[in-house]
Amino acid sequence: MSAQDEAPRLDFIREIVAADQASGTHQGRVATRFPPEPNGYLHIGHAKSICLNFGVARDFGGTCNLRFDDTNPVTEDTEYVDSIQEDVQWLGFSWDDRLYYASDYFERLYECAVRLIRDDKAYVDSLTADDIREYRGTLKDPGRESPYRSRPIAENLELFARMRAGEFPDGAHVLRAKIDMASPNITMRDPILYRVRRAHHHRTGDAWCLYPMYDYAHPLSDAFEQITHSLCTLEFEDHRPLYDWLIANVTGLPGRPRQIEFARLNLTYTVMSKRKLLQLVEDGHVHGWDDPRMPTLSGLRRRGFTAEAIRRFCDEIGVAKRENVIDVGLLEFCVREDLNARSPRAMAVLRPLKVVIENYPEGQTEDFEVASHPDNAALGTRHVPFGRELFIERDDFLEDPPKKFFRLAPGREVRLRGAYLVTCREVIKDAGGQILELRCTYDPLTRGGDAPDGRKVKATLHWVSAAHAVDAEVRLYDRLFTHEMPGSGQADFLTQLNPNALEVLTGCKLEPSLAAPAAGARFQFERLGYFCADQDGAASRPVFNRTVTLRDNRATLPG
RNA sequence: UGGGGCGUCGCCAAGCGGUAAGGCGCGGGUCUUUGGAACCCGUAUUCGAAGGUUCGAAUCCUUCCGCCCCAACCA
Repeated sequence: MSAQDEAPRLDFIREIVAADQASGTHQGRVATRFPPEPNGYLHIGHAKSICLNFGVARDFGGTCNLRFDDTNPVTEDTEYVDSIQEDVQWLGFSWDDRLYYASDYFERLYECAVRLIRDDKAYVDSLTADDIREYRGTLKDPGRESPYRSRPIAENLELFARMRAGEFPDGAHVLRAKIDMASPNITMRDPILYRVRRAHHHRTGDAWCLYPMYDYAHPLSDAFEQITHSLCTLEFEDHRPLYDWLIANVTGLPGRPRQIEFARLNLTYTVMSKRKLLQLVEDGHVHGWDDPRMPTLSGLRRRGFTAEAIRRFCDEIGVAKRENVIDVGLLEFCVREDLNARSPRAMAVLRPLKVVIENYPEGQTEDFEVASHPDNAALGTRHVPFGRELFIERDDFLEDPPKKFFRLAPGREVRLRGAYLVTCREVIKDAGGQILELRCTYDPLTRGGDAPDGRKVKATLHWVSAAHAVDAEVRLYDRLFTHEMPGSGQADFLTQLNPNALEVLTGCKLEPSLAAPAAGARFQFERLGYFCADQDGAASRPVFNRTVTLRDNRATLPG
């Protein structure tokens, strides 16, 4: 095996970076940045970008900056800048001391604009917004030059200064790059660089009433930070000529960044646009940005996802330019795999059905020491009490079981995990025929769950001692939408919300070791799935969120 | 008949002229005190289509077809 045989396959971006590094472009330096706009919470799509940007920096011995693209004060807020920092750190990445804000560059950006004006490469346009749109032309028809395009440099300089000084109302003037109104690329038809906006900025306050546009601020910010590879999503592909134009035409820039575009992440059964997520929060369809139904990092975290699982997911999906929709099943696979390895097991009965062991001595209690993980002794053991009265899962019993059902049924023997083999002797019902409880007998010789005579039992059930059970609330989560691609076609995504995405169960019975979990503590509830203690839980009454169910191979499930 | 992208298995994704990696999913099996986990097999004669170049094409050329993005003083 040669080294090449083992070389990791690089995505197209890492190939470019590797080639640049090998050829000495940027003196072999690699610098990326993650540039969120603080106008919403980060979601799993951002995780892809974070893993890419920080990952490329890590793989090539470079750096990755965190930069807030805060050029539009009307939609941005410090609540978002705080949550974004928390989420990036939680995901496991560090920007060290390289935390930047586009707003920190406002003065510098302004100076660059003045330089462009002096070089006759930008002008103040006084057309109305409507007229600017009108003059811009259409996809097929070229635009027309604004009558203000030929304004003398001196006049542009004076007007631009007065725009900054606050002498004009919003919308009165804009600064535009002087490029080409006939360009087939609409982005190049004298793009707007600055607009007058009397808005309070979350960081600069009222210092400015003139704010730069993304298309202008972004490439220059990249250059200021000497970013080498500026990674963004596909919709900015058309903007790259403008990016390059600015890098080439603004004099005195310290860096020559290169923009490379990749396809954003789409996931089935959810939405990823910040606009739609905001709407879900504001209209109360979910309980907040960190609602465990949300694809936000804070939602996934509260749901019980680990950062490792999300990073693994981002590795699995790859990076390319092809539009993609990832099956949410892959995300679930990644959490299960991670949680399976690390989660201590415990028993919890979600929908309790009482079981009385008739031949078990009244008042007796036993204590079983049970391993917390079947394949990892390092996770230790816990003590699980057993008694005459127990709870089992209601759907682990069927009075008239179909062929494939091999759990408890009248006359049938099953194992209670870690305890005994029990046989169902009698079904107690109320007047309406509702099953109230089961009468069973146990075989004292099967203590621990093994039958000395070697007889086999088809099923093992989880259970909780009634006398020791801890009552809990358990929140069952499912996919947020009923459609694979919400909002596709004519559909209004809100009409495709899954009404059963959250099911709240109360009166769930937990084994005592689960009585007072730390918020965020994760367990596998045996045979049910992975659960995470929610912050809403109190010491006396824990609340658990179901992260994901266990994989279930049962061909057909009755009822 | 404006411009920019993209089309390899159900979903992702390698492949970079030498004879279709891998993951998820799916099907089958072994094992099992979680119908979990683990393990083992199987799952594209074919790369959007058609022509062409070549000893040889998913990779090169031509044409065609399909999908996505762009006409915010949003990012």
